[in-house]
Amino acid sequence: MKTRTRFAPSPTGFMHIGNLRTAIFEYLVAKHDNGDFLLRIEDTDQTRKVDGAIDFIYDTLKLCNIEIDEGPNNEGEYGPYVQSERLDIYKKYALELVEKGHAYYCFCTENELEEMREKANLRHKPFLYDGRCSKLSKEKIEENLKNGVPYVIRQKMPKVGETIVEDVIYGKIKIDNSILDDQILLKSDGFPTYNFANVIDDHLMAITHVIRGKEYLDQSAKYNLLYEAFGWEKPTYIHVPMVLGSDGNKLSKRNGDASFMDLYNEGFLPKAIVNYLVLLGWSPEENKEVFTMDELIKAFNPKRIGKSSSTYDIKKLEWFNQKYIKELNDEEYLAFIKPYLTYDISGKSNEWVDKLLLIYKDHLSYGKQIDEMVKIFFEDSISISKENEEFLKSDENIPIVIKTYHDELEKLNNWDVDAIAEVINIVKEKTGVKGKLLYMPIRIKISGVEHGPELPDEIYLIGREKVLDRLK
RNA sequence: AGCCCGUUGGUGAAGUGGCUUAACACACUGCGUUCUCAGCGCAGCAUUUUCACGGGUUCGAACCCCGUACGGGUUACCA
Repeated sequence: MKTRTRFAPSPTGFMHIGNLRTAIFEYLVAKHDNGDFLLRIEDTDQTRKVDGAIDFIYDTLKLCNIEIDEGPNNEGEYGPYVQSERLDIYKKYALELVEKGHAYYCFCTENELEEMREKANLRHKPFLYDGRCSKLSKEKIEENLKNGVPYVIRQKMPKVGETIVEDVIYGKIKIDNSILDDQILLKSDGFPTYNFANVIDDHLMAITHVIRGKEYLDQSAKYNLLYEAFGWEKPTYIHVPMVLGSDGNKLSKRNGDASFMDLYNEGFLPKAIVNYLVLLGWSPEENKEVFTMDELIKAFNPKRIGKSSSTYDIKKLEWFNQKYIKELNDEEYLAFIKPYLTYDISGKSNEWVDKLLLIYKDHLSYGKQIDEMVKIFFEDSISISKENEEFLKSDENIPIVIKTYHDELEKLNNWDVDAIAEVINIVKEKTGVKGKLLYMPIRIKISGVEHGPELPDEIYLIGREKVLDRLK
């Protein structure tokens, strides 16, 4: 049987880092076996629907180099791939279950349910629907249906025994049937619940490996019962541990850096994000951590996914990102970084801008950092801190160094980095000053601060006129 | 409250009974890089035999068993 996995997000317009990691795992499992990876949109909760969300998901996955074999925008033979377009299918199967005695109509109102819930609460017991509607007579059901009384369809759970969920990562999980709620399969608005639609679609779409967050592990008992009721073969379950925020809590949408798009907009390369995420909860056999997508496909073995949740650490992501930025060639790098430069460059030559940006290629953790780094090249006036002023007065050689450098630089005909560097050497010879006392005074005089790129580069970029002026 | 799962340094983790005096990477710290540096190089970093804690099994345990604690998940006409 051909391996088929699916990514089944709700169309909310956000892609959580945890969701994306699950998608990556799903993709890798499929591609490792030369299988299919599909996208299915779970929009059974109409209140959460967001326009354009499907395209957003396509865009995100495309950026990550994850190809969708079948989905709403490229349908295969198992469509439709949007759950709200499959309502009649769910209804048909729900009724089949009713017929078989594994499900029943329930006419209970919100108020009735609320009452039951409160009672359960008082006794500190989890709420379980008491199944009263399963005892309704055929006639009563007919009558209610005829009168248009709103209904849901509930799954009839066994009251005794246990159901076993077999998971690739967590092994065999035993769930006592007595704690299983007669969960709703079909809502009164005619939409299926996630729990139902999922099972139906996974089966109908010939999904072989169901990969999802660990929060669904317990629930899989209910799904198994559904598969059994239909007489369908169960998929292979791979429940993956959760990703927590750096505070140890569940990632939330509020936390900006937990969303893929936010990271992307900050200037993180999708390759770096994918590489980082895949190592969150999974480790390869060989001792290696930088992977291309092709290498991941080859190396990925879901059995090596861990059981415990992991904490998202942006520092390591930054390290990966820096590594990937360095690997870009100059052209790619410039195309990547230019949008993050917000200073006005209209008066500057392309060559100047490129040179400036290139200096920082090996130093950036993410794109947005560029502005802060190039600040000194865009500010007209410089201010020298008190400490630095004092430093300039701390040695009698310093004024001589500055004066000599100024005069030598003035004599220079060609303004290029090598020549500027050579001038520093001349000053060293003439004054006999070297090291910190040579470089630092010049650096502070021309930029105001003690940090920056290599001095010749810095001098070159600031420009002849300004440098000479500041050295006076 | 019931049920399920987890617990190896600040983080990702390797390790599944002797090869572990617990890899590797990030972070951090120090040193070097004839100036700075978020870059590069090197070193240090679980040290009350230590893998949450306490017992047990075993000649031998991070690895097996039991209990405790802590963390997370779940118990919706949300997914």
